[in-house]
Amino acid sequence: MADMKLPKQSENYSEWYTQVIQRAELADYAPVRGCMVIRPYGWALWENIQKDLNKRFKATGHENAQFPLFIPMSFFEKEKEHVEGFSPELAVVTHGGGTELEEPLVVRPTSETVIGYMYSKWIQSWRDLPVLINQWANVVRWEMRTRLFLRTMEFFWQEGHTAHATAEEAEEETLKILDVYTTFAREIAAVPVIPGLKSNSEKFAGAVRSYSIEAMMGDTKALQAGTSHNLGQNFAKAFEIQFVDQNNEMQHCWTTSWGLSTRFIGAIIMTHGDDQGLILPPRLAPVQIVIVPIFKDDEEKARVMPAADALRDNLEAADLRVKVDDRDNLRPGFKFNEWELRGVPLRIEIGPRDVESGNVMTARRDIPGRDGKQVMPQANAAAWAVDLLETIQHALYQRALNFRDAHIYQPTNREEFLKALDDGWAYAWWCEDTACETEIKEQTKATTRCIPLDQPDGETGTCIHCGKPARRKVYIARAY
RNA sequence: CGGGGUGUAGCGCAGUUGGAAGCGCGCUGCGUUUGGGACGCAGAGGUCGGCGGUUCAAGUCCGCCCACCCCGACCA
Repeated sequence: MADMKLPKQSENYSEWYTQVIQRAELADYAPVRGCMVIRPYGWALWENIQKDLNKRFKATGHENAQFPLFIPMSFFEKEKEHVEGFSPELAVVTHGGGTELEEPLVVRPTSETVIGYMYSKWIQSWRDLPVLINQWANVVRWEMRTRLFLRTMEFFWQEGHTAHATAEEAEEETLKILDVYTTFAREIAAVPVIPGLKSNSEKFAGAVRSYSIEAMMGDTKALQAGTSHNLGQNFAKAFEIQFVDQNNEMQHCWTTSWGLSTRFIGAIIMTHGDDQGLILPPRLAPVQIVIVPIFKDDEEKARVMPAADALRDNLEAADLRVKVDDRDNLRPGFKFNEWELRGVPLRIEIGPRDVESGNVMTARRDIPGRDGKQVMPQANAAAWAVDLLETIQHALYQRALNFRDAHIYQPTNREEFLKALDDGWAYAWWCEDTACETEIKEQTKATTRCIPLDQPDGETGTCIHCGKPARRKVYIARAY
């Protein structure tokens, strides 16, 4: 790197974002436009996300399976809104084995259609329901403009697909998953999110209702960080997913789908990062603690390294993810900066002085400089390290929450509304009319993010944009 | 797809009027260093994005193409 320093967030946020990802070795650009390579450090982060979500999906009765990458083109024509929504961004395979295919194959942009087809074969009776399946997969959408993690042509995600006997059950499932995402975001990723309902124009192509969790990034733009859709009977009718109920009557299933993608990594980066680089939440960080040994000659090295290794063993025994940076061609100062760039939540420095005293120096990533440093005893290292990581985890959430709430406004007139959109989000009454929403977007470049599940009790108001009566409040913001 | 920008060593860039391809960082080796981004010495590394044209001579001038980045329209 020619320039050691990262661009400042306040000067060029998107440049900061692009550079921090590459320098921290989360990801790199691939030779194909709009595609990225997720490097080992980035993939390790994704694996930690997977691990936690998988646990939650299984705890709520879901099983993993794998459906094919290729989907017959004709499948997409069966659901009207779905084809309209997705056809502009389909990647289509027309040739295989040197000859033109009879029917083109779509590289899956999402799997409702194939899974619907399979469900129609598997489901006969009410006794077969519910079907609760998730798959971890890559999908492809031909995007015009791409950005690392946030929007790439190929991305990784999990997509859950469920089938139920009643509308109520399907809605319950949709909200249950929304709650899983909310809890995961808040507690594991330390990303404050607002769960809510998508407007009609923002909902998934083919859904009856879409819900999302919305997060505020460091530049105050909104990011949809996960979605959960109630598909009603739309796909069941298109793919004839039917069952015989307890009265021996044929019924269409009620289905749902829900997904959270590698985009979430973008949310983590932009929620917690600072001018020094990434800050990863301890519960997801691939490396939670980096130990930097300090020595100036072989004699000191011989005393320090065993202490550093012993400390690592100690911490690892407590299930902490620890790395000893034993590279001897780099000075400590360089390593400090590098691990800060890579977002490791806690650093431990151990040198000859510490070996003597039985202490170590610790440095919190979330509190830069001297203020975040603290001397700790080598004894009971695991206990205080676990503690300190938890403290950092909560501090990150609290800081992000404070930032977000400081940038949410409740405008009551047009002037306040426009001001709010320039410095964050507007939380305001809205008439829920699509034409009104389009106008807002044309005039302000902001869109409705979600109608939060939590609404003021029994109140009503007038639409912030058009003044018509409004039943519910909505978040409006510029978004990624 | 529209607007803007950039393609020269791994990265960041300079390259004048057309006349011997350079600088910084990184990389390799050796030595000295090491508690907040070390230093010295010696090295390696190039299809100047591609194709064509003008010219005695092209990184430089002309034409076409390609790629990537940024900003807009579409999207997880």
